[in-house]
Amino acid sequence: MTANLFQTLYNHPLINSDNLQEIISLHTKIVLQKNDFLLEEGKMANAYFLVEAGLIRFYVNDFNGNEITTQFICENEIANEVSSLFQRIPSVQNIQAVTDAIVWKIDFNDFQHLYHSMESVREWGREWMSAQLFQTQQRSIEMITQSASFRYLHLMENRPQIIQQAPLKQIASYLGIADTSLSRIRKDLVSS
Amino acid sequence: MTANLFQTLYNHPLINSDNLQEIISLHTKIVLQKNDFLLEEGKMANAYFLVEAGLIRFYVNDFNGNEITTQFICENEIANEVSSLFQRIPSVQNIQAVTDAIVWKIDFNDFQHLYHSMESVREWGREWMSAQLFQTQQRSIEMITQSASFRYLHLMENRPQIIQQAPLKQIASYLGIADTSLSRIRKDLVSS
DNA sequence: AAAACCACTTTACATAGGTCAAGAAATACT
DNA sequence: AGTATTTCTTGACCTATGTAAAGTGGTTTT
Repeated sequence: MTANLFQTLYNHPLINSDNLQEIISLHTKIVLQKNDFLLEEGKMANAYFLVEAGLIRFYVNDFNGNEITTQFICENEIANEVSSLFQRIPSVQNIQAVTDAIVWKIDFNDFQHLYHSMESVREWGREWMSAQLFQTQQRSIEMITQSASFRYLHLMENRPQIIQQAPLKQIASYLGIADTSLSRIRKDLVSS
Repeated sequence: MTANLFQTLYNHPLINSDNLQEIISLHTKIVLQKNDFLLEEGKMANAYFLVEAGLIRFYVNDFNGNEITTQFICENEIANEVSSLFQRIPSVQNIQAVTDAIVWKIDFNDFQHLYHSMESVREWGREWMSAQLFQTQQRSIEMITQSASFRYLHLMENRPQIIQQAPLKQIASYLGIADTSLSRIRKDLVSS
């Protein structure tokens, strides 16, 4: 249930239960329907979101007008368009609900207060961003060194929620391949 | 010259000249020879580095034992293995001088002091990390949507220092292609 | 229940880029 | 200077993945 969401996501040695209560009190619940937007490109992010239920994605439009899904945010993860939120500039990304979803929002100003008043939140925040950067880099490396089918299998093992809930087209662009190729990969997996 | 390096890299509306002096005082100069390491995989990062002169690269070893250059750090940029430094865990990346170089180092503990005592440094640091994340994501998108030769030309326009100073093999792995392919791309560019 | 639409699959064909192996050119080593 | 080593180029061939277009099945709209 919900308390567990906060405990999981704000888990850090320096964050004690008083800290946590104060943090939690600044979040508000949002219920989303499939395809609802949390952020649209061109607008500045003014909050980030903890995902309690459902699946969220980030995507950009490339020059050809194709949507490229750049991130999936599963349950018990954080949806934060860091670049727009912390540099105070318009976002190039869209954040959209892939399924019906429940998220908890915290506004920039409220987070700003926590960040500058609580050492524990600063440490937590910096670690979270470091981990994001690490993951993004690992994904790049995987794109360079591994085949599309390996990447698909890897995603299937590590983040099955995505495979189950996202449409093929979104998964394909996330893996960096054409949707027809992903369809082929799936067929080959069945027959082997 | 050197003062300019700090002004450029610690440029932020909240950082005033007193702040800057304090920041600068915690850096020490390091002279590197080609191929010297600033960080080796398996070890924990304990500092980050401002690059005054020369070219630095980050690389990882993939499963086949191939080196993959994941980042180039040019003059007036910062070399920081964020994930290891801020999560206090061993690095999977190596940081190495591609050419002879001059860098300025700041130790984790000293930065930690600045970060928790000066709001301006916190804001600066968070923005710098946001920008890093943005760049990393943009590079991923480029890898998916653009051809190898486009990526090469793009690098040539935006970061010519890399093309001039790094060996072909490192550039190729950074672009996500085989070195023979990059050689071919170069040939085709000459003849067109 | 038609019609329209959407998500996915399948086939045929095209091509960017990979692999391997052989040379050439440059650099470093003794 | 001469040898060894690394770096880069080139050619022949191969394969993973892209593109385009048609087909299938399911879902929504009217």
